[in-house]
Amino acid sequence: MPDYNFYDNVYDVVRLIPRGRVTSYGAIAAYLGNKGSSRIVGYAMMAAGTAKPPVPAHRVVNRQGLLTGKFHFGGNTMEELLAAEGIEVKDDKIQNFKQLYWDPSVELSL
DNA sequence: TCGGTGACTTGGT
DNA sequence: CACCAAGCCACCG
Repeated sequence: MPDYNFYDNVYDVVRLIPRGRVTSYGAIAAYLGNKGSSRIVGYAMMAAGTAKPPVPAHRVVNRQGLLTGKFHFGGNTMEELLAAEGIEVKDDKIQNFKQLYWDPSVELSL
């Protein structure tokens, strides 16, 4: 068994997120089998900025569709990236989040 | 081995 | 609707 680091696992899932879609930290944690590790997912995302290949962390938001980690991107970078994918953001919150929501435990389990 | 840390989540006031 | 508190767990030094 490969060195299954939670971080690497998280990165893989995030890279699988289709363009124009978003998911939540908890969903990823749940997909990995560690529902309680939702915080760890966010923590991993912080390091995602230095990870290679780069991880589309801008597609990962909290349960409310709120861009909690936009500040870590450095300003409005996160919002810009989302807008570039056709995702509408207002007040650091994703509109029609319910529609754009992409659940790995559902999409990847097909 | 232990403690600090956090881009979360839920529930209560 | 807004804020506070507690539970949760992997990574790092």
